[in-house]
Amino acid sequence: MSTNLKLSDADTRRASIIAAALSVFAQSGYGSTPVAAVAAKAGISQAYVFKLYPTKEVLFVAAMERCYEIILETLTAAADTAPDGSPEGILEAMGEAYARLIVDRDILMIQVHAQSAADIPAVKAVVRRGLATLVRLAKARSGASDAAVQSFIAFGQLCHLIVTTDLTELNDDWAQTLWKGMSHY
Amino acid sequence: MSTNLKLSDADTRRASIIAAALSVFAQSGYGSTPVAAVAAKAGISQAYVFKLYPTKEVLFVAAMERCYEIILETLTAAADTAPDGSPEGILEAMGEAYARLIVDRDILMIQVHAQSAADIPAVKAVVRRGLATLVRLAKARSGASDAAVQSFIAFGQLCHLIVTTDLTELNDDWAQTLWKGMSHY
DNA sequence: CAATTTAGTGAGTGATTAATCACTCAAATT
DNA sequence: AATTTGAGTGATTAATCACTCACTAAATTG
Repeated sequence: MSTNLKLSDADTRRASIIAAALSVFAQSGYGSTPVAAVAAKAGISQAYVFKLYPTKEVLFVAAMERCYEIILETLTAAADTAPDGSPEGILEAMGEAYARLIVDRDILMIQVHAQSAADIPAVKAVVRRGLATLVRLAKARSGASDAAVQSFIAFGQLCHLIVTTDLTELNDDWAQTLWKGMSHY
Repeated sequence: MSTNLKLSDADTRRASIIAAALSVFAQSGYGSTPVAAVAAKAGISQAYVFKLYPTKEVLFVAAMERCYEIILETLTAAADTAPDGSPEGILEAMGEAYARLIVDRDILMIQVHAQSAADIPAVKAVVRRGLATLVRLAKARSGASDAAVQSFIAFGQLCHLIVTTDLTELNDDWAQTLWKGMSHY
């Protein structure tokens, strides 16, 4: 076909493939997104996606890993820049950083879809690992109590529910009940 | 084929189909479970499933609706039989009832998969409706504050995460952090 | 009993999709 | 200049899957 002016090496391609995978899987989940959609988004052939990632499962897991990587980086940075040094203050700063992170939805939706695909052992394993790192980070950097960290995660999950169902569009009282106080999301 | 001794009428069939759908969709989610699997579980032909439920989407939504129906029944009953009449006591009783309900996982997993499939408008609508009824019930029957009800839902979501990743199998400290105090689950 | 309605299926069909293969082309190496 | 290597694709394959249709057996009705 037409001459390709700029060739990327495999590692650059890998990066653009998982960027595409992150966004495409976030939209339709594991079972409902064809690998062809990832290839199209990345602007390369499906065949080459399969050359760099041998199965759809491997590709999805790679996207998940990138997702947790981003979350961890963001929360680590937030913990460092927390104005208030108190445990609750640091946890609060992490929560706000997470809120800002998930405005684009992809990071959030990948987690939702991963939970749904957790019957695949590799997926379950990565969710567990991501969660482990996240909990340990929150605990170590904030010094907050177990109960506070548990609550931190619980409200993160509530946030996922709110976003997937677009509850913020609704003015009903019940929706406000779930939404209230999570204003930064 | 062989003579069928006992024929059920359509409504009975419908009931057994959604019972099968509930269990099969709970295992592999919307995108990854073929309708043939539902038919097999119900012990009837795929063609007849499609006669009673015109599309896979309609079938899934029907299973979701049954799921919320069961949750609502259970929580309503729990609110009635709460020993302590205080708002927190009633909410606690509802939480425990929910915990007992989801030991079989199907009710829980359908919700997780529904959240993942919420880009389908009908699915999103039913999740919203189920959530609305649940929040209103919790509020009306317990009389608890908005914050308490919000927390009730948030910890329900945390519970979903714990179950999908089988965190109870793990003895690690971080897993205990998430798990602690939710002992009835 | 004849006619009609209801429950139910076997055998497809067309579309989609995960994965493979046989290639091409350009750049680096010898 | 000849050879190897690495990036990349078009075409295909084998399987799966949502959905349809022509049909039969049984129950119901008149």
